[in-house]
Amino acid sequence: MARPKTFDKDRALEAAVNTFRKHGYEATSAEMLVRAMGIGRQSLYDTFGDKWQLYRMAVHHYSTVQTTAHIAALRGPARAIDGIKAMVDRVAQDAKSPCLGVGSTWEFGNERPDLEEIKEAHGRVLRAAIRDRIVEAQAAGDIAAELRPDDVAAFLITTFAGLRVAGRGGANAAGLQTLADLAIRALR
Amino acid sequence: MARPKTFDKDRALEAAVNTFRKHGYEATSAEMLVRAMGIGRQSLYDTFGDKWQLYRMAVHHYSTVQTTAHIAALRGPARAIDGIKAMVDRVAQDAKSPCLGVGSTWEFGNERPDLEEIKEAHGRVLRAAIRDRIVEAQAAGDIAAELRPDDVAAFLITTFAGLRVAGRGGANAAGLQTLADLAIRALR
DNA sequence: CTTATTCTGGAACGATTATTCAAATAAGAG
DNA sequence: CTCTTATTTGAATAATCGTTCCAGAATAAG
Repeated sequence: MARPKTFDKDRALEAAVNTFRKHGYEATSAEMLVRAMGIGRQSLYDTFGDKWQLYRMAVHHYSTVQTTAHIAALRGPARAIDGIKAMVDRVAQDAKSPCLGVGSTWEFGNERPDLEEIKEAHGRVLRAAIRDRIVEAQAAGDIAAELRPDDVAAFLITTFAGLRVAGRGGANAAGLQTLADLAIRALR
Repeated sequence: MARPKTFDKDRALEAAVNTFRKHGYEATSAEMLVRAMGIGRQSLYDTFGDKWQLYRMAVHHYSTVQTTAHIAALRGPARAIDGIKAMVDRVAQDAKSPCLGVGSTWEFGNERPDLEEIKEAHGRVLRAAIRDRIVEAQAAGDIAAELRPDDVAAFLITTFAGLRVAGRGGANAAGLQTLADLAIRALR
C-alpha cells in the first residue's frame, strides 16, 4: 500500500479557527481559508465538507479549547474564590484576541440549531463547573450566601462576553483588568 | 419649479438601521436594503452614496438614538443611583433586539477610523453623563466611595455589551434582569 | 395642461462567491 | 524503479455581490 504524505488536519483546523475568529463567517472566503490553512482548495472540501461544516468544526474545536482553559484556571487554586478570580483574569488577559464564541453568537444569534447544540453542550459543562466552585466559595464565606449560584455563573459568563467586546473595541490590558476586578466585586 | 414627491429619508434610514442590526454589514445585501427601505435601488445610491456610507449613517443614527435614550433614563429619577439602575434596566429590557454598536464593534474592531470616530464621539458623551451621576451617587452614599467614577462608567458600558450578547444568544427577560441586578451589586 | 424633477426597476457590468471536475504533481511503499 | 494514493491546481459553473446606465413612471409646480 502506498501512503503519501498527508497534511496535518489539526493544524489546518486551528488555522481555520483563527481566520474565523478574526473575520467571522461571512467575511471569510474559501480563498482566505485555503491560504491560512496552507492546504489545497480541494483538500479543504474533501476533508472538511464545505465552509459551513468547517465553521462548525472550528466552533467546536475553539469551544473545547476555551472551556478546558476556563476550567483549568477555575480549578487551579486551592481556594474557590481564587479559582474564580483566575478564570476571570484569564479572560481579561485574553480579551484582545477575538472570541469565536461571541462571534458566532453575534453573527447567528440562536437561529442555527447545529451551532446552538455545540455551544449548549460546552456551556452546560462550563456552567456546572463554575457553579460548583461558587457553592464552595459561598461555604468558605468568600461569596455572599444570598446569591444563587446559577445566577452568579451566568453573570460571570456574561462578563466574559462584555470583556471580549471591550477588548475587540480596543480597551487596553489595564482597563480590562479593572473591569474584571469590578465584576468580582459583585460577588462579595 | 417642479418638486416631485420625495421619499422619507429618515424612515428609510431607520429601515436600514434595523436591517444592519439584524444581519450586520457583510451579510446585508443591497437587495435586502432596498426591499426593507421601500425605495428604488438607484435612490439608495443617489441619496446615501454607497453601502458603506449608508452603514456609517446607520451607525451614527443608531448611536444618537441609543445615547439619548441612555441619558434620558440616567437623568430621569431624582436619585442618581436610581438613574443608573434605570439605565441598566433599560438595556436589559432592550437586549433582545440586536445592538448595532456591539455589532459594528465586533465586525470591524477598531480598525475603521471613520466608524471609530462616530462611536468615540457618542461614547465620550455617554461616559461623561454616567460619570457625573456616579459622582453624585457616591456623594449620596449609594456607590462605594473608593471606586473611581471612570472605572465604574466603563464597567457599566461593558455590562451593556455583555447583556446584549446574552440577549442575542437567547437569554430570557428575567435572566437578563438578574444579570443587570448583579452588575449593580458591584457598585455598593 | 406642460414641464421639471424624482423615483423606480430592468438590464448590464465586472468582480467575487462557494463549489466541483479533471488533470497534473508529489511522495511514500514495495 | 513502479505503483498507489494524497494533494494541488487550473478551469469551469452558477450564483450573487455592489454598482452604474438608462428608460419610463410618477408627481407636483407653474
